[in-house]
Amino acid sequence: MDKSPEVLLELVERLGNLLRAEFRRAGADEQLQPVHVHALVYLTRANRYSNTPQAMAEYLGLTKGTMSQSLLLLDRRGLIERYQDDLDRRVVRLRLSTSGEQFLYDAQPQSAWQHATRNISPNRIRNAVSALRETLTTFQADNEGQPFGTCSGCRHFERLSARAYRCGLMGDRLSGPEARKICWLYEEKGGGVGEEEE
Amino acid sequence: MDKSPEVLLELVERLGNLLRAEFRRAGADEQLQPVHVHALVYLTRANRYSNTPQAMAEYLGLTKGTMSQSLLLLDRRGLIERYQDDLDRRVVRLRLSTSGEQFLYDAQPQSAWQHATRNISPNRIRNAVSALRETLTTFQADNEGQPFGTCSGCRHFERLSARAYRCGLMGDRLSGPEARKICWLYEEKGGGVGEEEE
DNA sequence: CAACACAGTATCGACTCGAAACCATTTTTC
DNA sequence: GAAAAATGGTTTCGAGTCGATACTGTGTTG
Repeated sequence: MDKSPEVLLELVERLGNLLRAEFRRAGADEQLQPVHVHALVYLTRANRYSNTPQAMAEYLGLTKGTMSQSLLLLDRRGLIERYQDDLDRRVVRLRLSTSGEQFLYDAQPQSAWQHATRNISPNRIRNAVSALRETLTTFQADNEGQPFGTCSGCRHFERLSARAYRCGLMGDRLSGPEARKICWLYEEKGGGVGEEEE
Repeated sequence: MDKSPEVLLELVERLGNLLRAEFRRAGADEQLQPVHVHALVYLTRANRYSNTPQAMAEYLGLTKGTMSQSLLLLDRRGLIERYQDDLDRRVVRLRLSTSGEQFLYDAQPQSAWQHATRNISPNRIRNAVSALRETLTTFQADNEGQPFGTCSGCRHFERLSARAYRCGLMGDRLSGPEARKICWLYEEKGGGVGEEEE
């Protein structure tokens, strides 16, 4: 008889819509669709392994074809730059251009939201975060989606010294800030629920 | 230095995307877009004042023109029924058709999510709900959007007896179930923060 | 009754989106 | 090491979204 999960669903849905509308508003001046704004925001948060069309498509829940379209548009508008990877020349790397950064700085697509949490105590926010994070993890496990986490909780994360880190999967050293960005190679640490050796 | 609000934003965004993707999946068989599925879901939750194209557009964050298009499509497919209001013949009322109900029953667009909260204690969910609800309220107050709440917290809500309720704004009596649906005439009870007499 | 407000519809153009075909590069297999 | 398969991206197609604008029909107000 407890309806809380339903209500939570409804709230997330609704806030998601509002966020989307906010992105729409933010992009209106530049004739950008919400998804374009989201793509730009993603680029500010993605680490070196995750700044590719593929990872982005995965994150935004689009097909690679669709993603390719949107990136073309963002490139035409000069908001991003695309360049080839040195090692694998099939892969394209993405980065915000100066005007892309400027756009985000001007439009502040996230400020209205930030503002909306001002009356809520940090503690309650942290609790909400933890509940939602858990929901996300479970959801992704159920649907075998890409996890997309930050290094600190990843099983490949290694601490070399006080301030030097390393990704055990790729073998690269990581700076502190980089270790806080989003990575699509992320794998949950610990128990390995449902995984099997072979 | 606390990044929690940012993280909360990111989670809501991401969960919102996944929900959207889930709606897309649910509608794929019937060739429906996510927004169509959302519209159908909305109809199951809207009370008698809120089952109009206008309220729906407001809720989904679309313009009335766009909404009209989507409703046309849903009507063509036989998933909803449109009929004229008796009192004001400008307004169109909407209702799920039998096959619309059947579709929702089969596609279960929300079940994956419901499932994803299974490991979280009811208490933590309730806390998350309350934090998000507050965020939503603040956000809407900032952006003067339609509130969309359920009767129980509305300033127009009157309790006639143990099980009989009444909407003071419209003057109608409401059943218990109806009082738990979504209403776009909702107004926050109490203090009237930021409101001014004139 | 004239002016206006309002709910909803129609039309247009730029864009989204998935599906499928396609290209160019690895990687695998033999 | 060449043929086959896999992989990262792009292109093309068609149905549909979406806001803007103009429009129709109904109610409201002076």
